[in-house]
Amino acid sequence: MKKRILIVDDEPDICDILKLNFEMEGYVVQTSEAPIELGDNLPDIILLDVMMSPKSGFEWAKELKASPRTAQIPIIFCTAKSMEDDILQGFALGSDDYVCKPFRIKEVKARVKAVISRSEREINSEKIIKHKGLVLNLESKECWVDGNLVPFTKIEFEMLALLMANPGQVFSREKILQTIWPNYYVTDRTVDVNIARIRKKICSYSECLQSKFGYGYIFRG
Amino acid sequence: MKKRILIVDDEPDICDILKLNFEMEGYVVQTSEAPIELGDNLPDIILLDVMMSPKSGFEWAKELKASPRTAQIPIIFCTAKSMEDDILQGFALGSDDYVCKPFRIKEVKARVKAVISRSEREINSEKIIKHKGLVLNLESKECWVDGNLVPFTKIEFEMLALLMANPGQVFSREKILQTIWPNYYVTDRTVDVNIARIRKKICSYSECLQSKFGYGYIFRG
DNA sequence: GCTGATTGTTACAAAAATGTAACAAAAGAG
DNA sequence: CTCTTTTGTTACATTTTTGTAACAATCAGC
Repeated sequence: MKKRILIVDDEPDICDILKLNFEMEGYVVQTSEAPIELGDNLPDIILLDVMMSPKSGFEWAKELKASPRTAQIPIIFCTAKSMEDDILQGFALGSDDYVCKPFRIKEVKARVKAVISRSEREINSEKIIKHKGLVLNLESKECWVDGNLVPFTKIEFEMLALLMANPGQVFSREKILQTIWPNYYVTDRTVDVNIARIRKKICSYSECLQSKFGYGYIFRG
Repeated sequence: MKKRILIVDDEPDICDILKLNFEMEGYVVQTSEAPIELGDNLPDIILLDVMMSPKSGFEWAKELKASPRTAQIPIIFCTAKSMEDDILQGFALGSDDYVCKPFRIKEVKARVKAVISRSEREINSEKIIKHKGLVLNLESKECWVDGNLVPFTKIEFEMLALLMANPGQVFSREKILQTIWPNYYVTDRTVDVNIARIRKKICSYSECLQSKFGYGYIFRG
């Protein structure tokens, strides 16, 4: 399967060179000269220039990491040699990496390849969320309750996945709204209704889906 | 069938730890502190330390790849973080992989498992995708349904092949579009229509080609 | 207990996704 | 070129999902 790479750099020349090179390697490449809104089809990796105005690459990266929807997208930062320390200190570099400008194309390619394959392994081993007999398969978008396949709608599935992926953490309605409905606005009561719908479907596990009075909802494993 | 794994590392402690772990996973484990002559009973996979004297892991791997008898044995290299680039640039990493020291046992296990299943699949699926009486021959681009050759058009064939190659995984329309029509744009309703055309042709297997409301399509084996 | 805020439930209308037929455009074969 | 096949698009009926209002139940603090 072709990998999607998003290249963000305010110098069009650099975008073009990288685009050319990665297309030759079989990637689907999207370039942009500034941070953009990510659509439904998220890239597999982002190659991000740090020095940009008005919004620095760092700031945008922080935003991406803040949203569960985009948090897992690996980012490779492009930075001047003099900024190297900042990167190393400022970022955990969890699934991320960086290259210093001016970079060798070969190095960039190698790092992209390495980061993608690394994150792929991590994703593969996390394609299933499970608590006792309650199993979510994120690939097939199916939910099994004690061995029975239970039909879930999209919204229901995404909400349960969000909560189960972070057990023991309270999610405010607002947080849930922003994650599941990133684009348009819906009432926060909508969350309640969908929680109720999920509870009905997960039967005995409905006790795990608790409301925290005044705070929001939480999945207790 | 138990898988045979050969672990080569000049540190006996590491050998022992890995041996213990993989035996618990049900592997037949052989360890060695240096490259050895492979007997009649070839391992299914080799876990190979790169930094060894007198013969580096790389050199030995090259020898193995040079002999038809051992060429197809997948190898996972263990290397220091600083050597990562060398691996990526020097090796195609075709069916191979690598881990950086110090490694997490969990990661090593996952990679071994992934590499083995990958190589297994490559051997098994000689360009044929098959589910019961539904057989796609990727070389001749022919589709057989319960023994009958059914004429498929190009688009239909590619779409079915994509879905059948990844059974149990949901593909969004967008994903399908980008795979089948990587260059120019077509409506996502086009996907629906072609799915319908495929369903008609695969008769009883049409139930396997399911739509996931809000997500896309999935082939259920 | 009482009170106001929060949460649960239900019903229903609105919106969105999907399947299908019909047609138009494009590509190939002869 | 003409005929045929393939492919994309549109339109519309059908199905499924989803948001919201209204009301009931519950909770926290007094």
